[in-house]
Amino acid sequence: MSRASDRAYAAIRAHLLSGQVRAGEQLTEDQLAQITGVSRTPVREAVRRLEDELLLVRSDTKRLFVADWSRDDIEEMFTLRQMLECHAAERAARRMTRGQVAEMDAVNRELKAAIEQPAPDVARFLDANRAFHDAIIEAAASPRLGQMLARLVEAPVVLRTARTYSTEDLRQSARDHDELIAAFAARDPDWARAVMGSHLRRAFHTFARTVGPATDAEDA
Amino acid sequence: MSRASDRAYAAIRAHLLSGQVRAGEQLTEDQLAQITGVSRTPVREAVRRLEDELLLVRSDTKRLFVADWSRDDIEEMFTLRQMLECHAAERAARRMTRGQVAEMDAVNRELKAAIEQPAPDVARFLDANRAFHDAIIEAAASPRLGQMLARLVEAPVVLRTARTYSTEDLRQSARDHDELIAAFAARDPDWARAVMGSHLRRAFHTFARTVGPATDAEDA
DNA sequence: GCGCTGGTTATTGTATACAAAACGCTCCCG
DNA sequence: CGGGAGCGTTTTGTATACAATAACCAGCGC
Repeated sequence: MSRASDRAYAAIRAHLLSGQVRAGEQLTEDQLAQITGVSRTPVREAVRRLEDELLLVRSDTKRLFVADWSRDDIEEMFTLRQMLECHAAERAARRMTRGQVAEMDAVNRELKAAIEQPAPDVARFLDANRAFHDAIIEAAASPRLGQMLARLVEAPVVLRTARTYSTEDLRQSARDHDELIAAFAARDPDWARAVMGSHLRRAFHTFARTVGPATDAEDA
Repeated sequence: MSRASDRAYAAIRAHLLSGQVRAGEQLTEDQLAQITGVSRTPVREAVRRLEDELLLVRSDTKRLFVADWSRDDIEEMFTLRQMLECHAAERAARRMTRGQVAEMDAVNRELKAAIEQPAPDVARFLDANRAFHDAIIEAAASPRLGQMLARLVEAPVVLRTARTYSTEDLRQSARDHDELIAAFAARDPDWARAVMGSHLRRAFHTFARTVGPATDAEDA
């Protein structure tokens, strides 16, 4: 990819994740150009990507702000993600080779290793977790599905960095992954879909605990 | 929206739909700038949007080409659209007001009027059809869902313009819409989902007839 | 005091010139 | 005759200057 716009993308993203900016705060392209050290042209390119991932939003008059998700927004994203990633798990179960299954097992061992330490290494866990889910999407062999999921998964990452995880939450994730691997090895699409569904729905509720209750009666 | 980049977007899109360009053909930003009458900067903005909608693609070395979909690509898009739009129909059924239902009925009457003529007015039909589906997405009140669907729906439009529709196909669509309206009026999410599912799946098969058989055994 | 109106500043949008990278061609060597 | 290196051309990427538009603020009329 292009040099400057990628650096700008990474730098702005890091800036957003660093917590130095508040949700809803206005940003200007000039500011970001200074921060990233490139001109406004590649910044605008990077900003477009970040808008796409919903990390930034524009007002009706094109002014730029840090995205601010409501509880309902987050639920919406989890729901969509669940729908798409269950589909991905189903397709993956039909297509995954033995080699791919073995690789996923290796990734999950790394994930467990990140947990089972005096203090679980959350960053390392999240990396392995992402690799695990990426492998499923890869095996699902549906480029547009992957593209859509990438967008949905990206956004909540910002919020996650602030969150504290209990060791038990992490262990439950690892167990879910083990069961997914078993479903893939058995080539059982229904099983894979079901496990993925509960895995993600639980993740939402774990997540929601830190955000607060729903604003209103909500449907699936 | 911005002036020049929007004009560029519309002009390029029209150019693609006009059939003057072959799938797989290379385009350059300069060409498009000449065609659209604006400079490369807004053209690049427009091209990004069209890439997003999968009407244009870039090679690994950033050269720009007219997208060329395989039969499997199209099936993938229809499958994803079905998944998302069934979900939208379900949500819409829970939320839609009487006024919105009445409006959808009006849209569908317009759609029928476009069909019941000596020669059905396909362009008018497609406009009404789009308005109908947009209304459902609107009623579903899920911005990200709408965003994702917009992208999926956009791409096949190119192919559709070339297609010939039988009057019976069009009438069946109108009947499906009537049943969807009934499901919304009854506030029955399951009914709405089911009708939408068959509506879109049939649309795929109608569509696929003109493209040819599947390349391989394929799953849902 | 309130709201409008004019002008001033801040911010985004566009054009253009230049830099970097990729392509294709030719020519040379085996 | 085939293949690869070098070089000119094409194409994309970036910087910068300028234009257009939106926000802000002050001052005026009511």
